[in-house]
Formats: sequence, C-alpha cells, structure tokens
Amino acid sequence: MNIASVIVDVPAKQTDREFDYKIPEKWVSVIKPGMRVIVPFGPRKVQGFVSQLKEQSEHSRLKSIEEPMDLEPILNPELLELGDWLTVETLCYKISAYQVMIPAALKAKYEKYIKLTSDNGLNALSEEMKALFNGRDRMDWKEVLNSQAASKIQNELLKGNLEVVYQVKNKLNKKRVKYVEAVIPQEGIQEYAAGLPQNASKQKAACDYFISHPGEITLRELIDQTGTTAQSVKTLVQKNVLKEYEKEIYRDPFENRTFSQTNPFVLTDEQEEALRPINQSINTKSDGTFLLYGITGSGKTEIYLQAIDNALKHGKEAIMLVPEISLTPQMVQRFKGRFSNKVAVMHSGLSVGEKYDEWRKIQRKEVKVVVGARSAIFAPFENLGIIIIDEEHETSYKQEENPRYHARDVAIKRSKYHGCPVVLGSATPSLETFARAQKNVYTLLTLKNRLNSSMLPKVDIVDMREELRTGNRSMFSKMLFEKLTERIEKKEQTVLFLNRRGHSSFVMCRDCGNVMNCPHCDISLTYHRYSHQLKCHYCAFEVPMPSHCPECQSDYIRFFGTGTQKVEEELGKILPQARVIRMDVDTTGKKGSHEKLLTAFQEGKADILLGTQMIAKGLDFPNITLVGVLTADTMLHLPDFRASEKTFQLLTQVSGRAGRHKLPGEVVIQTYTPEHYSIELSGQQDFDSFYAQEMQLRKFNKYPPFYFLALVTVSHEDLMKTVSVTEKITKFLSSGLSSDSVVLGPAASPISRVNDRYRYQCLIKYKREPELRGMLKKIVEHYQKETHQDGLQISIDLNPHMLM
DNA sequence: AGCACGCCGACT
DNA sequence: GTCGGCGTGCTC
Repeated sequence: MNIASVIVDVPAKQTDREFDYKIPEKWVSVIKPGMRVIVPFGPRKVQGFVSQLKEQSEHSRLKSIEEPMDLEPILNPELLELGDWLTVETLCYKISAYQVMIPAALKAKYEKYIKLTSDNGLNALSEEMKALFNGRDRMDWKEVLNSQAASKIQNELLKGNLEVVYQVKNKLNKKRVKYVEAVIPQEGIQEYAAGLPQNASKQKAACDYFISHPGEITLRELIDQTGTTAQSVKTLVQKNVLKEYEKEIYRDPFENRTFSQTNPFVLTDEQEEALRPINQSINTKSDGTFLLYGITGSGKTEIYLQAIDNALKHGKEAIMLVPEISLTPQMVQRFKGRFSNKVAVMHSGLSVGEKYDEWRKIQRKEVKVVVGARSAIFAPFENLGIIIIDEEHETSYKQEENPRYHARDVAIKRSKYHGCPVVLGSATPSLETFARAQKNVYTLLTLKNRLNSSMLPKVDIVDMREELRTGNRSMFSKMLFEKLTERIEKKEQTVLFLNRRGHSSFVMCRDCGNVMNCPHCDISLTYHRYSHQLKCHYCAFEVPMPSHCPECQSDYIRFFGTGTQKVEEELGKILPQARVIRMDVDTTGKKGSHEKLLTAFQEGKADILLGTQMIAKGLDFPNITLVGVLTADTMLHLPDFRASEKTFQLLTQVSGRAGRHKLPGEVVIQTYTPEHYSIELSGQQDFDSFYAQEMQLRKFNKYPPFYFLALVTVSHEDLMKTVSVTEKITKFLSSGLSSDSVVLGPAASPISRVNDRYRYQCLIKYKREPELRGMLKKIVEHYQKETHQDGLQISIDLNPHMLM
C-alpha cells in the first residue's frame, strides 16, 4: 500500500474526485485513510484528505505526498463513509463534506511568497531588488503584485535568484504549558541546595519546594508559590537537578466554575415508560428512532440524562444536540453536574481554539458525552450508544450553506452504523417527524403531564384590533399592562417576547387584521419599497400596494415591524419603575454577555426580560409568572409554508416559560389575527388539533410531509440573465419530471437581491423522482462554464427549510 | 479555485 | 517583431 488517493482542498466541480499520490518510503506505515496530507497540486501545494490506500494507480506519473499533517487520522472509517453519503445526499463536493466534519481550527491556510534562493543571497540581486527586499529574505506575494516591479521579479525568478514558495499552514495553535519536575531523588536535591552559594536564594527556593513536593508542577505555579524565577529554574535544569517540558493543555471554557454534582431524579411512571424502550434499544444494540413528545416542563431532560447514563454503563458514548447551547447554560450545568468531566461542550460561542480543544477531548477518548449544536453530530466517537436531538423541530439543525445537511438525517445515518437509538425530543415536533411517528417509522413516546404537577399556564389571547378600536394605540394591551403592573408589585418576573423576524415585510390592515396574500400560493405577499408593489415569492404574482384594505376599505393598512429598543423605550414611559433587561443581537454580541444577562435576571436584578427568539427556549426560572408576546403575527406571515408551524411552536415554547414551578403562570398573547388556528391552538397548547389541521393544509398544497421539496436558486448580477437561466432550468425540470411532481417558478427569491446579485428560484415538489438528483447534477454541469466565467451561481437545496 | 498555456491586438 | 489581454483546460 504505497499509493494514497487524496481528496484535495479545492472545492470545484473539476477537482471533486480522487487524485493519486505516491507515499514516500518513510511514511508508508504512517499514512492512513482519514489523515490530512500536504500534496503538490499543479504548481502549488494544497491540503488533502487521504480517502484510501492502494497498490496500483491508473495514473502513471505520480507525484509524492509532501508530508502528513496528522499523526493519527482525523476522520475515522465511519466518518469517511459518512462524508461520501453527505456528498450524495446534499450534492456537495466531497472536500466540503469532509471539512464540515472537522473543527474549523484544522482548516488549512495557504501562503504564497517569494524568497531569496539560499546560495546566492541578497548580493545577486540588482540594487532595485535589494531596495525592495529591504533586508528581508522573503516577500509576501500580495506585496509582489502591488509592487511596480513584477516583471523584474519574474526575471530574477527565471535567473534562479528568487523562488516562489507555496506553503500550507496548519494555523492551529495548541495551547502548551511548561512543567517542571525533579530528575534526582530528594536527598540529591538537598545535597545540591546545600552546596549553593549564599546569594543563590531563588535557586534554593525552588529546591526547597521539590524537597517537600515530589512530582510535577507548572512553571507558573512554581514561580508563584516559591518566588523563584524562570532563569533559576533554567540553571537547575542545566545542572541536571530539574527537567522542564511542555504539555498540551485545553482551554477550558468553563474553568473557574464549579458544577455541583447532581444525582438522577426518581422518574415518574410516565417518564419510566418512555425511557424503557430507549434503554432497550441501547441494551440490544439495535438502531431505531424515537420521538419523545412531551409538553413543556414534562421532564424530557431527565430522561435524556438517564438514557445517556445507561449508554455509558454499557461502555458507550453519547451525542446530545441542543439548538444553541450558549442560550441554555442551565443545560450545560445539568450535564456537567451529572457526568462531570466526561462531557465536552461544543457550541458557536466558543472560540475556534476552544472548539478544537473540545473536539480533541472526544478524539482522544477523554470524554464520553458531547453536548453541542448542529455540528456536534459529527463528533468522532467510535462507539456511540445514543444520539439525542433536543427541540427536534428547531430550524438551526439544518445547515443553510453547503453542505446543506440536516442534523436529524445525519443522526439517523450514524445510528444505523452504530446500532444505537436516536431520540428526537420536543413539545412541538416538526410535522415531518410527527407524521413519521404516526406512521410508526419512528416510535412515539409521549409525556402528557408536567412535573411537580404544575399546571400549564393560563393563556389569554388579546385582539389588538379591538384595542385599537377602543383607542389604545400603544404596543401594550390593557390586559398585558395590568398584569405587568401586578407582577412588579408582587415582585414576580415577566418575560416579554417580541417576534421580530419578518420585519416590515408583510402588509396588514390594522383595522380588520387582513393580511395581503397571494391568490395562487396561499402565502403572504412581500412589500417592496422601491417599486411600491406587493410580490409573491413563490410564483410571479404581483400587485401595487393598495391604499385601502381590500376587505374592509380601511386606510389604516401598513407594513409591519417593531424593534426591541422601541419596546424598551415605551416600557420606560409607561412603567418607569420597572427594571428591564433587553436581550437581542445588540446586547448579546459579546461573548458571555448572554449568560451574564440571564444570570442577572435569575438573581432578580430585573423585573422584565425583554427579548427576541433567543429567550424562547430553555429559560427555567421559578419566579417567572407572566409571559407576554407582543405581536404573535409577525412570523405567521413570512413567505414560508412553515410559517404557521413556526408560529405555533414558538408561541407554545414561549408560553412554556411561565409557571414551571410552584407559582402558577399566565401568558398574554397579543395578536391581530386571534382567529388564526396556529395562534388559537397554541393558546390552548393543543398540538394534536394543530397537527391535524396543518396536515390537511400541507396535503392540499402539496408540501412536506406529503411531498419532498427541492429548491434551485439562481443568482447573477444581471436580472435578465438570472430570470432566463431560471426559466430554462424550470422548463428542463418540468419536462423531465413526472406529472405527479410540481415545478414552481421562475420566481424571485424572498431575498431577491443580495450583494447586488439578483436571485431567482425554482421549487420542485415531488413524491418520487429517482432521476431528480441526476437532473440537478446535469443542470450544474450544463452551466459550469458560465458559473466559472460569468459569475453565475446555482445553488441546490434538497429538502430546504428556508425558502429564501 | 489557481495557474499555465496559447492565440490575437497595440506598442517599445 | 514583442507585451499582454483573458479564453481554455489541467491539476495525480
């Protein structure tokens, strides 16, 4: 096996295949599949992944691998195979599939520079060149391009006085710490110390320490404790009394924090019953997907913890995905508390280095459990016993860039390899998941009761149109204002939720609540400021912005949007005594600020927590007795067929924040469309009815889970070009696909222009289309040239979650 | 994606 | 005659 097939780090159609390289003699036994290597590729050097080893190659003149970048594979055989699967499943490049599975710190950086040829040195150069180099022996390629002397430099290159160097940099910095240890027995140190001159007090201090403390200590600590100096230690090392060495250490994002040990709770009968089949699956090493459908506060987390515990008892590992872990320090707390140092935590709040360290702990088998966001699904465990996806319905599990994978699909794929269960947990499962559970594709496990037999909060839905009629034009209804005042008097806490997504895009009549919808697509129209038109983003429908509501003729028809700052201001006016913490992108930008704000709120330093999506989940504070949703509609009218589902889920989640403990909770939902089923039913916390109704609509409109979707988005700086290409693609697809499938388009994307590029799309709804993948590939190939030269972009999302 | 090779217009 | 524009095709 002295030939390696390598996937090179060049994400392009033409290089999306294996290239064979000779393995130099000295590395024949070192290089294994899954390792990164540096290989010569054309004139440059690039990073690559060894995909397989072989004896023979089709190709005759092979180049040699430059050098390995790892000492052990960073992708194990399972992950290599998973990468192949991802490639097929999401139509991405193989290199992109591999890159997405490893921490960002391991991504190569490239450097190109010119340097003096060693034997001739600076002297061989002309005066002008000498001036340019200005005493240095190398010069960055960018500088070469910027300089006026490019052709002169080229001359020198030809003469051999200069050379171009391509370098692959593994920009990773392992954090290292210096350690010191005695190398001779204590008596020996004593003896040495006695022989020291009087003035060598620093050396003596260090010796004294080691006489009473055998074993290693960090240099830092030694200096701090004994007052010795690094220089004295160095002397002692030279005298062969001590030795100094470095150790790789981990940045610990949770250092200086203690996690009080927690023990398993006693499960309720209901929890017990849900846990049993999961444990059975772990015990029998059989794969299977479970939907743990439990209302908010029903104790899903404890089931996760005990299932993981069972997996660990079988000597297995566990992956636990959560939507955005930094949002729920409580969750980390619970895991670290239960499994202490066996847990690695991976989320977007960590630095690149910290993420790498956590990943290394997994790779080195130092931890057994990983808790993390989407990408943690690729944790390089080799003996998985369970995969859990909490808040399964969350959109963040779908990656919105290449490779466009869904963590749920990856989880199920991995579970089949390992023979272990996947547990999808939610109080408001996605329709896709719930439908599969109904069809027994997944096993349905239900938790109907809240723990501590706390009641679900009482929900009031307030019709804001009515408020308007009675002359209240503020963003707080009379009821919400009264309840707020009451909480402040009783020193209880309130969460105010402002749903800001879909800012100012949809148009609604403030008098009757009528929202302008597309007559063909059953989604809301989007207001376009420039043309003053309302457009549908699925089909090509558009109308001028009306001045009067088509339903009730009122002229109080507006597009929508309110920001958290504005709410905060208004709160200050109407409730000046209230202490408010605002949480949005502005106030949580800095690392750790999120947690600080939450902690402050938990400690009772504020009466009201005001925020957007980010406060919808995971908050579990006993003193919250009121939850207010300022405008429940904003998300409802996004141009997305999942808008109702999202609204229902969000409202249910937010409502679940109230009254989880002893104090009973109340929820006030303000809306302009109280009669909408997703708002009405979320008020009743009635998922089953919502599910039934939404499924009917999905069936009627041919959306998931009844149909699969594929989205082709074309973008180009020229509008006409964009439209015509999309049109051709649409035609090609409609002519080639079966008559059961629906091809919609060409239509402008909801975000119709990004970075001065127009975006058009074609949406395919299908039930069975074995040729689809092939056709999509053909499209990409067909436009390859234009993609390359003309800046045309075609992106394909199989199973899209955002139709943007 | 880079980068070299190569084939046609305006210049020392 | 040559420098350099960027279209074409290759990278083991």
